Amino acid sequence: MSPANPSPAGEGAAEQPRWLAADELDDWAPLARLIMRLPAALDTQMRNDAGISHFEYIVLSRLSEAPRHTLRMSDLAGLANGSLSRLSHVVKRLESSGWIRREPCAEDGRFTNAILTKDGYAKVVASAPGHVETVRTLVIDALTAGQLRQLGDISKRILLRVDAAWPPNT
Amino acid sequence: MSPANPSPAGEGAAEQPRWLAADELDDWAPLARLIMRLPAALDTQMRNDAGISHFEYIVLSRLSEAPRHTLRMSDLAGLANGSLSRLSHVVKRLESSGWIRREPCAEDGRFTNAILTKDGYAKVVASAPGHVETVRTLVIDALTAGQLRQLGDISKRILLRVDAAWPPNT
DNA sequence: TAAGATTGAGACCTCAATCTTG
DNA sequence: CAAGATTGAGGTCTCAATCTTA
Repeated sequence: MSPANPSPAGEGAAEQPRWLAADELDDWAPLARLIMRLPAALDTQMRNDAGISHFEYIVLSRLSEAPRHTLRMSDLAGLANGSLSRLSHVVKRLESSGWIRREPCAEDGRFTNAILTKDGYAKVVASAPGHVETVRTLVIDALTAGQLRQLGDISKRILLRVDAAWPPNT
Repeated sequence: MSPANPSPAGEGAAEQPRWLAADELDDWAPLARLIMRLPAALDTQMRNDAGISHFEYIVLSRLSEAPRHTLRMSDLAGLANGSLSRLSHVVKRLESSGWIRREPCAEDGRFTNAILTKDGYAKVVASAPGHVETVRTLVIDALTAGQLRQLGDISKRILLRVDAAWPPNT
């Protein structure tokens, strides 16, 4: 639906050169809608139930999985799928909430380490169940095991193209 | 990867109750990344090549497909997968660019019709090829015909759940 | 100088409150 | 009053410029 044919004259018929074949459009349109609606759904759930954005949750979550609950800002940005600038703004907020602290890397002062605090860890533990439940309800339980596997493979294929066209962290 | 297990003690091993099974996580993680990266890619392409946001393009595009190039604001919001408030802000900008005009519905003054102008139509026609090319490169050409079909089905299944949990336009 | 990181300005979106029409 | 639509405030993100360390 996204790249459908504009109708220049009076009515909605397709008099223009087709940009996507009708069947391609039928498959692309649901994905186009999904990538708008699913992020909004995850964000709404997290804001309503935990008072933080989905991205903030991801940042805390990545740190909670890391050795010593510590990651360099640039590595964290990559793991959280965000720009370094975006991460910097977000970490500033999370630091003022007492969930993260920052300190320069001891060996090389150019790096900044983000470190999850005790309170930050507690926040992840408290927020995770709601997030997991949402992912289960909206995605995992909506699909057969085979579809879920397919979806993983398909997503990876698309990501290869996306990362090639717009390399992350630039 | 999103809902992985936090590591409370020193290191990264999984001593916690699992929130998603490892194989579920392997399939969810690429999708989690995709829904963050693909919208950003589409937006970047449109901003760089056409000077408008992806959402603005979608709004113009939906109007270009509509009979008489006209849609009620609330209908347009649904077709563009955005809230009415978001649409209202965006249409104000597009109106000041001369690509859309608004007028109250003649039969029922409660409705507002958004109407694509001649310049707006030209803008869609000029912007569409770059968008379609991007969708082709990143998604369609990255997949087999079967995968594309699968992806459409899978997306629809997830959308049913998303729409049930957070109905659009509220 | 280059890489990592931060900052401020501007643009944009969300939410809640408000206005309007029937 | 209810539904459609708009508005302003506040928070967040992007982009480009800047700062810092090696």
